[in-house]
Amino acid sequence: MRRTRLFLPTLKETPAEAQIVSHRLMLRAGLVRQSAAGIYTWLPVGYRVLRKIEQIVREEQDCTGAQEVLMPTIQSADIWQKSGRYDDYGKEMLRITDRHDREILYGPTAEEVITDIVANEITSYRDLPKNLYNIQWKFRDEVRPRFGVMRGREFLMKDNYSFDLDKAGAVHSYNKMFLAYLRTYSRMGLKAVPTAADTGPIGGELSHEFIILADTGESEVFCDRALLELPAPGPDVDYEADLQPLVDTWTSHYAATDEKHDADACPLSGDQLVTARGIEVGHIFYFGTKYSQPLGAIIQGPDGQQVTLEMGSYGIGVSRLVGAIIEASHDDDGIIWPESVAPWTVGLINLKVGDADCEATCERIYAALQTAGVEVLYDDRDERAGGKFADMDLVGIPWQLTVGPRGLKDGKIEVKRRADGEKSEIALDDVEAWIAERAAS
RNA sequence: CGGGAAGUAGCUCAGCCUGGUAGAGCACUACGUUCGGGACGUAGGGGCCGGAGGUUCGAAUCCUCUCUUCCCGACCA
Repeated sequence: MRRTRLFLPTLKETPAEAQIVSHRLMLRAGLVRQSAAGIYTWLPVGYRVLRKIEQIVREEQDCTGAQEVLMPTIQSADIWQKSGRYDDYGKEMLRITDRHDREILYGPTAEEVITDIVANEITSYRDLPKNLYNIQWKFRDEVRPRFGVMRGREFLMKDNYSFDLDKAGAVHSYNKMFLAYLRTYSRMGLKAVPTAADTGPIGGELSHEFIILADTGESEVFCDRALLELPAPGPDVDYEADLQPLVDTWTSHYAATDEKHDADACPLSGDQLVTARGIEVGHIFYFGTKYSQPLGAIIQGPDGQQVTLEMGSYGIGVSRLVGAIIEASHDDDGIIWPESVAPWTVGLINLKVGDADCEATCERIYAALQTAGVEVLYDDRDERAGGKFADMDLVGIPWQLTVGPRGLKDGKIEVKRRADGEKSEIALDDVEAWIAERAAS
């Protein structure tokens, strides 16, 4: 992408409404603009990042055998009346009336919708287990939206729902998600801590929150140092095998948020206990027949008996992750994207637009990057050097290639790694090799 | 939903107390000088001072109502 053609409105000053760092940077780096309280428009750069995060979530879901569906944003009140949540949910649910005066709502979650589908379509144990997921916009009419996209009213969420014949099957489904979540966050460069959680209004017996560590996080986490050193499961996880031992290696370590942490009961001491700030980016539940019962998700088992399905539901705040990753990864100059979610991998800076040598070199490198499949943002604007460097840092492109007359004189360009600011020079003859290295990683 | 604050140019803000008809910096346009980490000069463009009502000869400024946004708390992916 050429910068001269890109819609990327960056700001030198911080808009007054933004208080926390991710919100400020998302506005300054031109990722989003607020449309109303807690409601945002995603501009091209922000939307690229959002889709990359979404894609990682999708890939890791697919690996477990979960299948993607797309459920509606607008739901009928009927099914919520059946589950009993229409009255329970309160004012956070955005309720709407259509032209026929029928009650509808903008979905805050989708247990009712999916359970209704499954209740209608699955009638035999032979069709189980099933795990269906959905990446869709949700709406919760928060009293006080804040922290930009981290606590918006409209948010993009991956939610899925497992359906099993018995509790053992449901626990296996739960364990699959437990491990898939660890992989998902790890691929985004995040350290996620699974903590035993209250089940809240959704209800259930078994539940974990996934908290990523960021100094500016909203809640406090207490956990075993060993938990932070456990490596996330690799890509070779066999989701059909017995997952309990692997899950146990994680859940056997102490981890609690400030609400649940009890200093007296905590088994850890001294250096073993880590106290950190964190942001909740996922939540998984097992809740048995809470929805299958009232919505009639009942099938026939192998022995001919009627069985009420065992369910679990699993959420990841996809749009929240954009903010959360920035909270976890930034400096005074701007965002530092992990490569896996960066809007572009390489930023190419032409320091002297109009100079034949600089232009030809940039065009050559730009074309080579594209041919190699390395995503590149080419800053071809006729701006001062400082402004271009500052923008690249602000937007957080992982690698910056700087082409200027001073370097070209010696047949060199400069490479800067955003994460640590480390700069090095590479000879023009070695650029192709450097690109190949990026393409491979 | 309780408590607090703020709405003036695209952004950050001054002006309001003490009413007299709109300002600065950044951004934008043109020209010139500059040009390896957010330059400088000159000349420009841009505002129904959130909205409605009131007081007054006259309201960004005073009064009332309203809408919006932000912060603290309670609540939450």
